[in-house]
Amino acid sequence: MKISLPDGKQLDLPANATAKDAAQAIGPGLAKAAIGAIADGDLYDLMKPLPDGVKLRILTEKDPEYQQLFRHTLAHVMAQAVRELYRERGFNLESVKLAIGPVIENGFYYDIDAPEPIREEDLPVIEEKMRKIVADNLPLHRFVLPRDAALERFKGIDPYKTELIESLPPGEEISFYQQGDDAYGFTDLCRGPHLPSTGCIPPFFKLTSIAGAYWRGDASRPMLQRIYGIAFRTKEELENYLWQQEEAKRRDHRKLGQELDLFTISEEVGKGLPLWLPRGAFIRRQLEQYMYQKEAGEYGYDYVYTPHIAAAKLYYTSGHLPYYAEDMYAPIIIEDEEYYLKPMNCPHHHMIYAARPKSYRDLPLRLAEGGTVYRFELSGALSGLQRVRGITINDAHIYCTKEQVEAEFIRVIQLFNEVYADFGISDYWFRLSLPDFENNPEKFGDPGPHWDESIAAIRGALEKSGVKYVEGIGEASFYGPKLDVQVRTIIGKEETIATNQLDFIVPGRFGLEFTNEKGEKETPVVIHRAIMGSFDRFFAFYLEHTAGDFPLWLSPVQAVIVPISDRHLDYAQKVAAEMRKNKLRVEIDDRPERMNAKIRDAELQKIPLVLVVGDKEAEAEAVNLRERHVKEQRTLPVAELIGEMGSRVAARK
RNA sequence: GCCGAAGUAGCUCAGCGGUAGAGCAACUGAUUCGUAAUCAGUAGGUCGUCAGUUCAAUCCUGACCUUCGGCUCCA
Repeated sequence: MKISLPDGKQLDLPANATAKDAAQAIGPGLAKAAIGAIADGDLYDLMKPLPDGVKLRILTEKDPEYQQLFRHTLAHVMAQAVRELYRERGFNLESVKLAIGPVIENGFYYDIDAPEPIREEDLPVIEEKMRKIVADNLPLHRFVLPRDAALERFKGIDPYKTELIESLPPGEEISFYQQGDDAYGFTDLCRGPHLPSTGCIPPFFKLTSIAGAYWRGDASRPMLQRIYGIAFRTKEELENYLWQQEEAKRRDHRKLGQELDLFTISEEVGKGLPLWLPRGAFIRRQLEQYMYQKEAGEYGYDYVYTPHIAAAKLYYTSGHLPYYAEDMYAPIIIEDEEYYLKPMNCPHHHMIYAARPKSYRDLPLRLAEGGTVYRFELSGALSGLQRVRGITINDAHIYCTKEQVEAEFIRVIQLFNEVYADFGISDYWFRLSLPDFENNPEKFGDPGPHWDESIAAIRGALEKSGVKYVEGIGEASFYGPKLDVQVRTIIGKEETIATNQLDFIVPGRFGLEFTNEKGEKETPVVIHRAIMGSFDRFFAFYLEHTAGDFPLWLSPVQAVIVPISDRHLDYAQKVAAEMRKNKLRVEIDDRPERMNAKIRDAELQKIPLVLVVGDKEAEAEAVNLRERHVKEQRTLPVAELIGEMGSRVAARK
């Protein structure tokens, strides 16, 4: 068989040659350094036979693909270590059943069904054994078995592997990887690829946690124990990852919410139902007012109010009942009638649309509301303000004609761009979610012209706006395509921050219509859109984004005045009064504390500006300004300070 | 919901089969100070809830509640 190399040279090798053979043919130095290969774009290990005629590139530890290989092999090393642990405890090897052990973003995991639970304390022991296996440099071998022989191997021993083999398409090669021997080693059903030997694994790995995970992610199937590990090529990468974890903890919105008195969650009130403390509420109100001014002021939205509950009938019309019932709070019975806490604002808004006859001249009609909705989130999924059971959505529904969809999406995208720029969010992109007619026909119905037209309109809007976007199959809603907004958080995680949808089905269910130019009745389409998503989640994201260092225009307390001694209190009052007259939010720290203590507390509270006033300042009608994150202090007249703060607030900085 | 871990003062945490401790915060008093913690004192807890074991439970056992991590990134 022939193999071509990156430099154009051809190798002539015997049939079923592996990348190892190819490396050896090139030279002994490369053969020694080789850890894998790329064959026609696919990652291969050194053990798997190459197809004839491929383009081959040999990989060494310098190539980025190395990471994927050692993470995968580490999962096997961990499985071996776990088995050995249980063997030492008197269990036989078969009693430790293995499910899957894939490579993940920063490492790997393995799902394990052990005869007795793996405990947190076991992790260092397992890790120790893993390091020994790595040090013992066990070579890996690959072999294939026919399907019945493979099944025979696991029959009555490991139901997970059996199921995996059964779900493989017929004709697919069933491969195994073995490291070491039967006495000290491990064999696993695995499609590979792997390193040639456990000794090639860099020592920068760590088992991080243990958690439950359903077999195949299905809550009706057995719960397995999942051990997570991280693994990196270099010490620096490992340390960087650990630092990121620390940073994530430091920025955790729940911790900051506690430290900065922003919100609290009370058992008495109920889980997933946060209380906004005055400072947090202040910022939220700023967010709401900011959006109100943008939407009602510049973007032609009409704000409405709707109640928090509605009769069951409304949700039968919308289709939430029975399809969405699982995500809704149980009904409230009043005078023998069922009422539901609203899970979404759209049905109420549809009723507002329907309340008066509409003409094409009324369209597009943009109904907006900071609408509070209640959703029955799984108790285990609740988390601070990120996932709660009562949220207030920065919601709006745009009723328009099909022809107006593209233009309206362009306006929505423009609004996103403006708002996110004002909040200093730059790393975000759009994700257009399309239907998956093949795999989920019940959900999406038939691929009719509705779908094509609406997808084309959104795509057109994205293209014309020139924004970054990706497309994904299957995440669309049953009533139309979805446009999510994805952000990269400060620690590099991707998150969905807002969701927009096009809806060409539900308006019809509500009998919504308008009279067109010809005097005929037509059904509008609806764009569901939420720029900030929910204020709750946006606030949580923004809190972590800024680490609680809010810009001046959002800070509940913009400045704290620190009088050096009590005799400066009068002057402090005067400065404060002057600032308040100019709509600045200022407090005086008049505790009988030393100046240093007051400055420290203001720093810990992340107050943007500290104004120190003493004899010199009182004399000069000035303040000494200590700005957060600025090393140098400066003294400036009060009038100048007020001017400077005013322009910063106006510029939203 | 399910698996695992945790729950001790407002916060962060120590402790332990013989009915609780620190630091910070709070309060009182003294100190009036020039850029990240002045000193002293006072008060504060059914040790998440409810049962059980025990002469005795915050500690051991069980149930429940709440919080935290995780629940396909598919051999």
